Amino acid sequence: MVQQDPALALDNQICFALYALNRAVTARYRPLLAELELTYPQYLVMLVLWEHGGDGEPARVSDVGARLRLDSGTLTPLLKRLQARGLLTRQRQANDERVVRLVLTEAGWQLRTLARQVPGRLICGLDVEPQRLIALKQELRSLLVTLENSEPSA
Amino acid sequence: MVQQDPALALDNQICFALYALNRAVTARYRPLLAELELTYPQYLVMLVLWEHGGDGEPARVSDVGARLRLDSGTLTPLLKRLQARGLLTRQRQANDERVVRLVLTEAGWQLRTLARQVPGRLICGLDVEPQRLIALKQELRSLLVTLENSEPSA
DNA sequence: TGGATTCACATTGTGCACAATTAAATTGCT
DNA sequence: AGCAATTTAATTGTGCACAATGTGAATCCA
Repeated sequence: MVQQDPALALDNQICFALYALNRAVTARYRPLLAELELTYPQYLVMLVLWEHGGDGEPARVSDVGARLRLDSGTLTPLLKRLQARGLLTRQRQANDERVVRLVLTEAGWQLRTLARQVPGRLICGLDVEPQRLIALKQELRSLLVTLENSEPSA
Repeated sequence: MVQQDPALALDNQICFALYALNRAVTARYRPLLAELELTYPQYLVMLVLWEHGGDGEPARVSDVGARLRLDSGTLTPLLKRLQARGLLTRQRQANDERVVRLVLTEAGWQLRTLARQVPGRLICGLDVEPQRLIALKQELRSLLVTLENSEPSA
């Protein structure tokens, strides 16, 4: 039981802290999102589509993928499930049959009203200084940028 | 494209920063762990088993689960894959047939030698102040504790 | 002691993630 | 014009996560 190598101690791995907290936070979202009948990744996709708006050109699958860092292998079936629920339509672009445009339906937009309550309710149940969360978010985002802009060397 | 509700803006969600960074970090580990023919969750399980040591009683499935916050639905197939690779054995405890004890094989222990290089190589390729990572890790761990000790209220 | 409860793990089913491949359409180049 | 290269999604296959349920074993306890 004596750990001989601090470098391999689980509690010393940042990656594990990140992994465990991410799952714990997702678990917090789950009951809230269940009221919207959304999974957590589905919720993120809806955030992107709501943010993209209904005025300009509809978002493409690759737009959503670029925003969330997810590929079509993940998004295609997820989007089909959202479509099956009537939250959006997937239509091939006329002048370029390769691209699929994602258009929110009325139901998709209406879900936004319910979703508005989610962030607040989550923070409430958390009982943590908002400042602390904002600082953490900034740090996480900063590290993400660093990681994405550097080669995955050695 | 104009975001009308800051509360729903993707970039304001801590959860997304956490989710995206976690996947980016896991992606960094992937090529390193591929040399050991381990996935990231498999690597975490091996860390637990190495840490548990070979002197006392072998770890139970539930011990690993408690440490990693994973249930048997995730661990059972994962452990069977590690067993199929010859890294460990799974044996029912004689005096309590409910319990499965996990014993590392010689190959399982030898893999530890290779694994020792992983954390260092990852940090190296990261090019971030170690202090910053340690501080972040502490913050993540602290929040995990807070989350686990509070009710998942509304 | 016997019956209900709890415990430890396994199984089943759904939904991500991601690598690798495929396929169709567009663009670039000469 | 015509062919290669690129772009955009979809498909296939593997491996987590996790809810729900099942199964057998141990425990509680009236």
